[in-house]
Amino acid sequence: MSRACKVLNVAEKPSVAKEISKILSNNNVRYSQSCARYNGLHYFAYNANGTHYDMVFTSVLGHLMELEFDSRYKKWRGCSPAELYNAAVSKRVPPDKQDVQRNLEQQARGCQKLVLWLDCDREGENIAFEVIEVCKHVNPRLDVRRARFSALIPRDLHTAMNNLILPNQHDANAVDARQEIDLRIGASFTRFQTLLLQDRFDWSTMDLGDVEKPIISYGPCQFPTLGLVVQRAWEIEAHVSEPFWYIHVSYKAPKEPKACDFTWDRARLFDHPAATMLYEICVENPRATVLKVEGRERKRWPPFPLSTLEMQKKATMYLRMPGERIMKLAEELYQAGFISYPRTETDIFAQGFDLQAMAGEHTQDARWGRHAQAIVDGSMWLRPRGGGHDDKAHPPIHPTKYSAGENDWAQDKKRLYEFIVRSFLAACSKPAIGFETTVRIAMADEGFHTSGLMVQERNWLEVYPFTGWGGNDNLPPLQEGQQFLPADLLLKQGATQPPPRLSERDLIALMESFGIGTDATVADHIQKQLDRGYVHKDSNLTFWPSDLGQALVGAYRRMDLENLWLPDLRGKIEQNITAVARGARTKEAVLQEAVQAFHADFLAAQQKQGLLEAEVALRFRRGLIPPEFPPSLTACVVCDATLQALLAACGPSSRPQAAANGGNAPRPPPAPPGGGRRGCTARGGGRQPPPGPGWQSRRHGAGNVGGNDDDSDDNDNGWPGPSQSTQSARGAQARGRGRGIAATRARGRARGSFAQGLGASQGSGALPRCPMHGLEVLHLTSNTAANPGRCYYKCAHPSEGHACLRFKWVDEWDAEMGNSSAGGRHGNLGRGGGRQAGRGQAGNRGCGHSAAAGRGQENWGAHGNSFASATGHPAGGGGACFKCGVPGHFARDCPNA
DNA sequence: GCAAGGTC
Repeated sequence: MSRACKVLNVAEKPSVAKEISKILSNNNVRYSQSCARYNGLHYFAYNANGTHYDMVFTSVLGHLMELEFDSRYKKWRGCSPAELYNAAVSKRVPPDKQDVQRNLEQQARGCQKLVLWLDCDREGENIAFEVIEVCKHVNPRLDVRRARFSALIPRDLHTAMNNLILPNQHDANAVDARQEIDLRIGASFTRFQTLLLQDRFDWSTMDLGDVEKPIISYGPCQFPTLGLVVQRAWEIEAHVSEPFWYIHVSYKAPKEPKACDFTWDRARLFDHPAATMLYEICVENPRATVLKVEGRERKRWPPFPLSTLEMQKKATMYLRMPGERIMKLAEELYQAGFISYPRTETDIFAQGFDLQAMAGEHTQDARWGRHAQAIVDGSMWLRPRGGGHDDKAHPPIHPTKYSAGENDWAQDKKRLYEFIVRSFLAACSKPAIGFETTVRIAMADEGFHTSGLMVQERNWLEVYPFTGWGGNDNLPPLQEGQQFLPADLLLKQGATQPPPRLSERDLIALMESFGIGTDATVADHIQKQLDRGYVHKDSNLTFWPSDLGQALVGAYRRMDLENLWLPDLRGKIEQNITAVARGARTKEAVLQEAVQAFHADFLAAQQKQGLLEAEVALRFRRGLIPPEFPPSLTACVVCDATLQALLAACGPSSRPQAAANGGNAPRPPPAPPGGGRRGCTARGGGRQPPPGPGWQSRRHGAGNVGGNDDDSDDNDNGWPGPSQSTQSARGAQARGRGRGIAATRARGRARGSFAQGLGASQGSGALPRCPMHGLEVLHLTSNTAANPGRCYYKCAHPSEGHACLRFKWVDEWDAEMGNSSAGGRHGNLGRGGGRQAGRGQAGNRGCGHSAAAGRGQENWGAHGNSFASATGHPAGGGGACFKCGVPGHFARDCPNA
């Protein structure tokens, strides 16, 4: 007699191991604990294809391994974030999963065969290979097989066991690629953003809870999600309401209490004279004739069985709970055995489910028992329709045990359980039936209509109080050919509305349509937006992006790196991954292509980091408040003089730096290269023109958006990079003279400057006044190599507890000082500097959309109601500011308000 | 301290 074959079976989670064991063994299982806390062992015997198997069934907890960088790349400051695109990565079992690993190893040693019962999707296939790696490590001779099943029902499971196959390497590879892409771009951009911004701003003004220094994370699901919220907000802000007119007719039958309203067949007209004319014709001939009375039976079908996302979308709306809380409560209900597995894409019940028996568990309930009984006895029963989705691993969410509400359940938990039960019972019910009547009338050749609905059988609606059928039940009895005079005949005015603010239901639906996240993670991604302070939720439970959220999206827009946040980012990654899963492309090829592309985007973003700082600074009205002058910031904006020279030259209006700065005098700068720094005479006197390759060249760099892209040493990013030297900037300016745009720009700036503006605004050697407090500026410095384009100034106002110490962009300062030359940040993009020029022009301060403008996409459209209409992508252009009516900036940045 | 995906 041959010995039985010992088989190790592994499922993705303990509940599935238990369920499959129960079914395969015909309820003849022995259970014991293992060294893994949640992953017990189920023992039973099984016969397949004439072989006797000793089965031990255990489980893992989702992924066993995590992808991580090699240790030298783990420290945030230990390497440049850009290195993370080439850094070595490896898969390891994290500490909290090592007991799961040990359990597998112990069982694998004594078995001849390994059967993988992981969920039949890509992630499941990948987890299968993780399990194989661990088991084969201790038992290389293991015979490895995969069980493929469609549902946890006896027929499918026995078939799977008798038809074992090999695991699918393509699917597993696709997941490996996704993991690596996600890790490299997530970690690199998160470190980049966080290290750049974390210490530069006063985050106390933001609603970040107890967090003093935020983590400004980036993720290929996080940013597209943020993008959806920002897009909607910007569409709403850009909406320009348009008036329209419509004819309102109502009729009141003699003994009816309420009048019945008719809708104009033309709905509405945007042309007032035309609407008035038609209205006047009606007024002259107000007798209406009933043209047609039509009646027909209507059915309203019950909802499909609940998938995870449907549960979230509906429950967040009907119960007004965040998706994240819904998932947490559903998980608790599942673990306590009251509902089925809550993470499922399936919205159709497999044939093997005895749904009427499940309904039978609920007949005792005072609230829905009678309806459940009607399903059991067949008078209400109709097999649920399916929505066409099946993840082949889990049934739709349904109650598995009756409860009237346990004592320790919070109110929300009771409401969610009730929702799940009612949804299930509704899905198993007959459709509602009604009779709809439509009446069409004519008045002076204008058509109007109305309809009424009589609900005849409520059926599923009886057990599902979350929605009604609506309709109009006060339709008067009208006959064809009948004539009447209207109770009301009015010309009414309306106005177009912006799109609604984004609700959680809408956001989940949008994420689903763009393939952002999975059923199990969508709620987490939304929660992360809130936790990171990118998005806020208002009292109506709708989302609005924070200043930070808008700045992040705005910055990548201005960098021309829109693919980093547009909603289809995730979908594009998924597309490529799917090619790997199909076997059409290799993992290596897709990985290399993706990593290269994102690496290029990363380098571009790094080069244009000034735009990111600028967007955040502009959104934070208080500006940057550094604890002290950075040691590297040592030169005057005007003349590059050292601070010492500056202080000496500024004469009576200056104060000792140490006194004004809490005693932290900055270090003197290193000796200027080639004697490049000049004395402070120009600014000290304020009368001489500022000859300034020093400043001009910097300004050139600042105004370089969209030009000179063939200059390898010139940043094409609108801001000179930190490493840009005076020398190279000078070179750029010299080259610029020979060209159209660049030369024009250079000349334009030469007409006026930051320095001139200061001089002009004061007309003397004194420093200008602080634009915030009107007080004398004690100190002013900017445009150093380390902080290009920036300007720090102080006045005596004790607003910050000592002295007002503020940060501004040089051209922002220029504009506030009335310096007409300030075109620095936007270069040749039509940005008017100064107060006069700035008004009425596209792209004034804070317009933040120079990238689009620079590509000649300033066609905002007549009404600009949609960003999409202007530039072809949803947030690609802009509309007119709704405060001042001038296009090119958002109302919140309105310079004219 | 970072992603997203499993799951408890």
